[in-house]
Amino acid sequence: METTADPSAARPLRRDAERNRRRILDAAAEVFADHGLGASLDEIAQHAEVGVGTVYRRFPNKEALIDALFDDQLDEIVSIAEAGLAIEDPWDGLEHFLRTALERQAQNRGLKELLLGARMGQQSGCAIAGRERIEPLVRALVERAQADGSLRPDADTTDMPMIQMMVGASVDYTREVDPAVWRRMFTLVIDGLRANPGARTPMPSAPLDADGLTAAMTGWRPRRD
Amino acid sequence: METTADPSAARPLRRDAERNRRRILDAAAEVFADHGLGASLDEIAQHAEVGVGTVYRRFPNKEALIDALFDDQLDEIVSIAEAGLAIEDPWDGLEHFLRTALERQAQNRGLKELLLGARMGQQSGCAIAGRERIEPLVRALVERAQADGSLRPDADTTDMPMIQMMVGASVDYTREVDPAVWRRMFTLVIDGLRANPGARTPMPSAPLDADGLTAAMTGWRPRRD
DNA sequence: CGCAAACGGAGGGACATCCTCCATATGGAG
DNA sequence: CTCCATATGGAGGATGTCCCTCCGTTTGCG
Repeated sequence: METTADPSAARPLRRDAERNRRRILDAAAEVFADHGLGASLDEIAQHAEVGVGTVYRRFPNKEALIDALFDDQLDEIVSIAEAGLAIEDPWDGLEHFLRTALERQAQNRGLKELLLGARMGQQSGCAIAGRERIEPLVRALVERAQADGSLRPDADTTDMPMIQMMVGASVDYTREVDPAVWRRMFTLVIDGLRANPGARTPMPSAPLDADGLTAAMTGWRPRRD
Repeated sequence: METTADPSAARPLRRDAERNRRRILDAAAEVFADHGLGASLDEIAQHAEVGVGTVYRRFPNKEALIDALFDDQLDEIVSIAEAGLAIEDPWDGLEHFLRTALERQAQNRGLKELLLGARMGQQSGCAIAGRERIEPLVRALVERAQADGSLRPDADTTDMPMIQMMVGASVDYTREVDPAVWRRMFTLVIDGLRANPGARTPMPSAPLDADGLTAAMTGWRPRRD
């Protein structure tokens, strides 16, 4: 046993192998973002212009690929919460978090599923850790905004993930038809969250027309449990 | 050809056959309500204590069973909208419709899926018809409440089904953990819908605790498309 | 009693998904 | 330039789900 045991520098990958590793990671990021964690590895391999076998040479299984991929994306959500706390006005901080996190989830279905609980058989370990880091930050955002009197006092920290999941559902419902209408739903929720609702937030996007609604409906599949 | 062509009285079913037909319909109603339209016919047959073959003798396929079952349930939603229009106060009428329809959908996953667009391969014909009957009623509810000044003027008829679908998602998210918390989300949305939000609706249900939230998350599966 | 009607449930057929296997191709050390 | 450890692709095995059919057996009822 002469080889160093350092796992991080076990041995440099052959050039083509390294190139393919990147392609796989890039493709996986894109496919998971577009189609959610349910996307098949065959789909990812195809998107990466690589055989499935190559994917499995590099990542022992689907979950390992997901973990490798989403570690930093979860960090990003943490940063959003921290940025919210850095905003002086407590209400603006909370709204910033909710809106920006939702924006991320609108762009990235995989992230949403990881964050809100989709478990790939087992929970992906990094998702649990991520949620544990986020929770206290959200609690702080909520308490601060309530102390300030801007957030209705009967709202609760646990309502925030539910809001994310709920508005997130409207994102998925309309993504193919009009990727912006979900902001209307978000506006309703935000305005419903204010303690002192002097101002209605103006609707940020045109409503769906009747055809658009029909299209959203026909493209929708409810979850199977 | 002596038999009458009247399809409704073609020939009385044998007693056992008639009994089983009812059992199937009852079982299907219950299973679809609990598990959504994705429930398998095997599951329904088992629930009805009947062989799958018996189900197929009575209904040519799954869609026929669904149509036979949900025709009147869609009527019920129409009635809810009509009842809303019968209420003097336009705002109360709209809120009545939204809340009561959601209540129905919380009790009946199958109904929700049919109403909001789950298509079984093809659209179930009766669902389309149902939606067409409901749409003008909802439009009337919305316009009336806007004319009255109680509903925010930038809300649109097409937002209403989206609200149904969105809050409906929170119903599904938490159904196993606490079948009442979705009302909190509904409260937020309703309050966000008011034009003149003098009063916040009090939260009608306790928030989820941390464990409950985790349970909701782990029990959740996002849709596969 | 006898037969048309009804029954049950195994299993065919169609998919979808994860992952393995191995014949072939290739980077790069010597 | 050679040679082989490393890497590759993608067919296909294993598993699982679900719709629906088929047919040997049972049963209501004239």
